[in-house]
Amino acid sequence: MQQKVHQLFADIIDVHYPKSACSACDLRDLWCLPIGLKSEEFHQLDNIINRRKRIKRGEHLYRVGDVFRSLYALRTGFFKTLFISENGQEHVTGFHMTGELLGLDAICNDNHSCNAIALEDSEICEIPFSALENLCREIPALQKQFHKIMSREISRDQGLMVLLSSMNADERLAAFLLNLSQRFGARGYSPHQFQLRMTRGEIGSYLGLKLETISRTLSKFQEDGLISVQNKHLVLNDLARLKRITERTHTNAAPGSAQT
Amino acid sequence: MQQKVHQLFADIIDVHYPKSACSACDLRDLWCLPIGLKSEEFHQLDNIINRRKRIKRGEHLYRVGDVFRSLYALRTGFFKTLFISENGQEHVTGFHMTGELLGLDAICNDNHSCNAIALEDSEICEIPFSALENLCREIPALQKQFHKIMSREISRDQGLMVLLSSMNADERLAAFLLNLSQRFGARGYSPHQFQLRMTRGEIGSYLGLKLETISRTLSKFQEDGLISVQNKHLVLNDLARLKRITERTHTNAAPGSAQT
DNA sequence: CGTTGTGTTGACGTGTTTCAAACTACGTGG
DNA sequence: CCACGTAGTTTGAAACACGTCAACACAACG
Repeated sequence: MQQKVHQLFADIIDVHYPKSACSACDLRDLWCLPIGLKSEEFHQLDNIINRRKRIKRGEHLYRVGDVFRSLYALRTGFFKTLFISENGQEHVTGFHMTGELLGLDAICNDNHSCNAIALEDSEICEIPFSALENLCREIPALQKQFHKIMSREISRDQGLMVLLSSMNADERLAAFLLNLSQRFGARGYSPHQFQLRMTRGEIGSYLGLKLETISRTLSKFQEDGLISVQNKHLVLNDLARLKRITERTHTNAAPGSAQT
Repeated sequence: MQQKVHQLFADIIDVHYPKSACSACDLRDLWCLPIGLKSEEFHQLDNIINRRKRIKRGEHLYRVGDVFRSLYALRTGFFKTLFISENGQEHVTGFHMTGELLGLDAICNDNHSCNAIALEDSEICEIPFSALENLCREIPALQKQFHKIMSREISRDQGLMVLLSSMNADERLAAFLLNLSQRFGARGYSPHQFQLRMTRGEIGSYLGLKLETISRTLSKFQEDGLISVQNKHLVLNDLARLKRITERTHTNAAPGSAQT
């Protein structure tokens, strides 16, 4: 939830990508793999990565059951990942943006257990996993970074578990909007306004709420002057007050053993 | 949710532990690290592991903010892990039993972000993480296994996210009981009856329900003849019917894009 | 310019929480 | 070993937050 993402680079988006090698990739200070590598090591990483595959809006990057061979680094664009349960219902498990790594949940199975679908035209780098493992054995900094990325995914999911098991609709949506804001901010976009790439239904599926509840809560936030919504365009007028909503006290927690 | 755990070893529990080296550890076929190592490699792993630390019931293995140096393999016993939110409320994020690895969420932070508390007298093996990373660079099978364990943790958490965002109280509790049953079964205990190590409140915190709801739902299951509860002792009379409960159709899913 | 997907809003229903009271198991110390 | 206090559990009645169903509005797209 409170990912320590560097807020330092306000210009990574609108530049042109001169080359697409990792060593030239503007994302390397984000949570992408190459963080902290020496230039020599960059080139080793470059060599294993298949660069710049394009995925159009609505297309799948992978599907449930696909053989797992590669991780995917999201270069530009926006993805959702989702499970499909026996009865055919979709459950959105995440929204993913520039610099994030997709496919980590498939390593344990040798095939993918969720679908990844582009919510806007996107570009990804394919990282063959066995080659990455080989390289991790040669480059300790890469190994360390990869472990941190996996661990961070675990932390992120656990944060969402806490949200889902203890927050009401207002709190969930406020936390969701703040999370988007913070991630856009970290990528050089404005944290105060942005386009929602997903539908109300997808937000609801992700937050464990119905789409009507999302719509109503957005309307309420707007009436309260917290935000302004028009279709998918969102303006956050008061980040501090949104934050305060997420911190409201509830009682859906385990009692006992409240040692300090 | 549907972890492919080997059901093959019905005798791992009641034997004595002659030595406690990894190579002699009865857990090595479970999801503990050494799966698939050669005997020579076992000894390398043995050398870095500090064996058989005892944690009494109610004691912490680690706390929020503790510096992260080691992972912990649970040798015998039972743990819960929990977050504490700003307002001091506890949120149980997991229950952990024999053969599982604790502390994976701390790798990304260099300190622990949750508390791990023993729910019964337990024994753990401490695995210094930097030594493990070094060894992973030397032993590909160990590296592969470690990556699978981390990925499996991600899958597990995502399964719980789906549960929390789309299931009602009956379904959550049925899924929870089946999960316990399956994990006890995989460890050579009976999948049909066992002791609950945790309180109703802790189950509720984990499942996003109040303790009263857990109590009521257990009572209802008992009236229906599905289970028998007496305090913490639980008998599952009809696993198939429990399973069917978890598969009931709901509508808390994203609409649209239902391509096959 | 209609069609389809998406969003909004209202009225109503219901599953879960809240609050409260009583009961049971458990551990400690006398 | 019993008495006591504490922690945990059960059950009921009432309140409420969110879901359900339905009607309509709007936008995007071919």
